[in-house]
Amino acid sequence: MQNAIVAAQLTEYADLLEIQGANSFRVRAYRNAARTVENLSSGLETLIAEGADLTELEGIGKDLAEKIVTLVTIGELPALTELREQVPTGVHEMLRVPGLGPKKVATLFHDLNVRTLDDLRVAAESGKVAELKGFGKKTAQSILEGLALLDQQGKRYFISAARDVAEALEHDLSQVPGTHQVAVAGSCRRRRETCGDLDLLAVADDETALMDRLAAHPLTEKVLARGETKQRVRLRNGMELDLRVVPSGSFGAAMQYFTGSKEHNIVVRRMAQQRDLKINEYGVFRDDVQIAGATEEDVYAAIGLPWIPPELRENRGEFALAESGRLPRLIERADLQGDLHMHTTATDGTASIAEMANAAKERGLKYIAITDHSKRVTMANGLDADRLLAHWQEIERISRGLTGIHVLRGIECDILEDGSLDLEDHVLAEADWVIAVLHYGLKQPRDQIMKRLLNAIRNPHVDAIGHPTGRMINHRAGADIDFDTFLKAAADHGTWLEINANPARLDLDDVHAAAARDLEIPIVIDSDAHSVNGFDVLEYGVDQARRAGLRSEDVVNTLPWPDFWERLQRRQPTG
DNA sequence: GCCGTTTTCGGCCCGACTGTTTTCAGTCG
Repeated sequence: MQNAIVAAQLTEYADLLEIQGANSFRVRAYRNAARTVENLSSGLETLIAEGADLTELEGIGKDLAEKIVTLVTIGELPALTELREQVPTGVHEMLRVPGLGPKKVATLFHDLNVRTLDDLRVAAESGKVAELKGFGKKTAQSILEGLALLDQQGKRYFISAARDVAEALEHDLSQVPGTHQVAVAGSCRRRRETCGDLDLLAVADDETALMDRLAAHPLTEKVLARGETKQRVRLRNGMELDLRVVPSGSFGAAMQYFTGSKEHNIVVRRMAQQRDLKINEYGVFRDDVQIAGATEEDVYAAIGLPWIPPELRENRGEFALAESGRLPRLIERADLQGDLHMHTTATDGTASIAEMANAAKERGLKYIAITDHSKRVTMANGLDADRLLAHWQEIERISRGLTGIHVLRGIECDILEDGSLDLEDHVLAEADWVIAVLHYGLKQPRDQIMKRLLNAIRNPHVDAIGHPTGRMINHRAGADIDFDTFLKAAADHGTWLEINANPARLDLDDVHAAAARDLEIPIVIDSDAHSVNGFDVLEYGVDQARRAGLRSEDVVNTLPWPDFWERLQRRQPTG
């Protein structure tokens, strides 16, 4: 059973306990455990098989360790099954309705016997909901609106879409007279793969003017809530955005607070407590006297820490690194010297070899690999051996006419369902660069997926595995990979691994990229560009690498040209 | 349910906004 599934079941357990009115700290314990499991770099199956003591994991004690072992070995948790019998699925689903939390859901279930979302709609329309104690007409109305929006509300948006909107609003709001600062906070600033909503912070003399401007902004659809310091709106793309106006002396504290993550901030505030300090969004306080808060650096300094990059603020080890002065200097977009995964009109790209090379050069890249599809990808007009050899000749010809950029003859070679590669070894041997990928049969059982990946890793002509899981964010799960085995094999055979920068992929993810780095596996960050503008996604790949804590030296395509080429030759078999 | 260089019991992060109240509970981030 995959860690993500175990985590989901623990979260469900917490939800159901909460609806039943269980002790909130007990509920939190299940949520914390779910989080710990989700962030493990090793598979629970492997850990348990090796006899690891799960109680050594953060937030997991004797009881939860037993429950997790039961889940992984038997495949289900009797205690969860029992809870599910007491709380119908539809009641659990009601938690997704905006404005409904565990208390109101429990009241609806117990007092009105509402068991499904349909029941809920009927009850709200009939006026029964409005009659409940603690409810009212507005609550009933907001439930109906929430039901109508459920599909969109649950949606999370690609980091690319979130950044576009957030940065546009950041710019436009900063133009409002009397506005001194506007900045993006929240998960968008932490560069999560997806964002559920957006957070903007501002320092302004006239918060009314600022909120009015946001309310009237073309990107805004509706004002959902408005107070003296905070306004929440729904944007036309369906995202919700919070704008908070804070005093300038609190700006750093507010940035720290609203950047999160929640888990990171819980630790920050606990550390503050231990120093008899209190930290909230207004500042750092000792005996109700503010001692810091204008900048984030001051806030961290108050608890004895250096400033921590937002991408690392997930309570996944950043505090230990900060305390010991070992925070990494994270990779930046400008560090990338090359891009090793892209397509041309030879298959499903929209630009020629020369156009891609020139576009890459304009974006500051010094070398690229043209990696069109292999023949299995018929939909994209994939290349067979003959067409590929001709394509490589063309690449060589064009490359000779270019200055300032080196163009490698590459191929994105499919790893077929039976585990073989889509091109023969003697063809691959002629390539400068081979990136092997799974495109088809992603739903095969783990054993077969692993057989395919290990075959590719062991092939001496395969330089890297591209978008290893094949997942598409918000669309499909990736292949079922035993990452412990996969990463060890890559390390043993000197095979590199890709972080595919396409915002729908971002594959490897941050947890696995960090695990790969720990094994000293070289990482490549690639655009997978299909057009001249396709290079622009590289920044999202860099974001993902930063969340993994990667430094420039962990990413092999940060090497300048001759060094990269030499490094690649050392990787490849001689002869 | 977890956790412990003061603890095996008694804590567990903090504040804004809304709706339904008339001092506060619930939800959200």
